[in-house]
Amino acid sequence: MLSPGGLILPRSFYQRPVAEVAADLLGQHLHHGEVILRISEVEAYGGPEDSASHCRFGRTARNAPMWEAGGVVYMFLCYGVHHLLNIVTGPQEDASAVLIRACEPLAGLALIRERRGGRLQGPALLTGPGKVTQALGIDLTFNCHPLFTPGGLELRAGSAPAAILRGPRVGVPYAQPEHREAPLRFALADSEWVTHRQELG
DNA sequence: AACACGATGGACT
DNA sequence: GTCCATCGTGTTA
Repeated sequence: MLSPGGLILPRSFYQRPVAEVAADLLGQHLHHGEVILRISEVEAYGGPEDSASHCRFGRTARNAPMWEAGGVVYMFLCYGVHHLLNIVTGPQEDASAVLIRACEPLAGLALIRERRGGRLQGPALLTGPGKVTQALGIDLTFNCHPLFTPGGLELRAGSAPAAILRGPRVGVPYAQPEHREAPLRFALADSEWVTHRQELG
């Protein structure tokens, strides 16, 4: 099989407003080697006035990938410990990206468990942005990696979700109230593989 | 050169 | 619920 799973998503998929892409990322499949994950929870960041975004103080060396045209990866190291995966959206110069917060495992479960420490099972394996990148086996070296071309990390068409939940983003106490409370977190309504379920409506 | 600070996760009371 | 590991980055000097 030349293209296992769904078709690879074209670059145009990403060249839209970040909240729109975020919702449409739910149910799509991340492929890396033998591991395949179905995206179950995301958050939208960016736009000109988002005080929760890494780009709130303008362009820097770290956030440069967020200013690229949509379809590439923006990785960053959180707390010196966890690598977090973002998918850049919109046209070039539009600093926006979607944080991948949780996934469901579709393939490569044995490798995922091994990478996650060997003893865990169930949602504890993949409910959290740092857990997703550990399961995929990716780190800062994937910064700017294109998702719309075959090879390495890829995003492929999955199955459309039956229903979606929205709620405030997690872990952004430093943002202004209107940005803290904005319903920019999206999750599969029928999935157990979601963090902080109680905060979602 | 020095320093403060995280878009977290796991262990523990 | 609490505690805290750990390091790249941005800011300040």
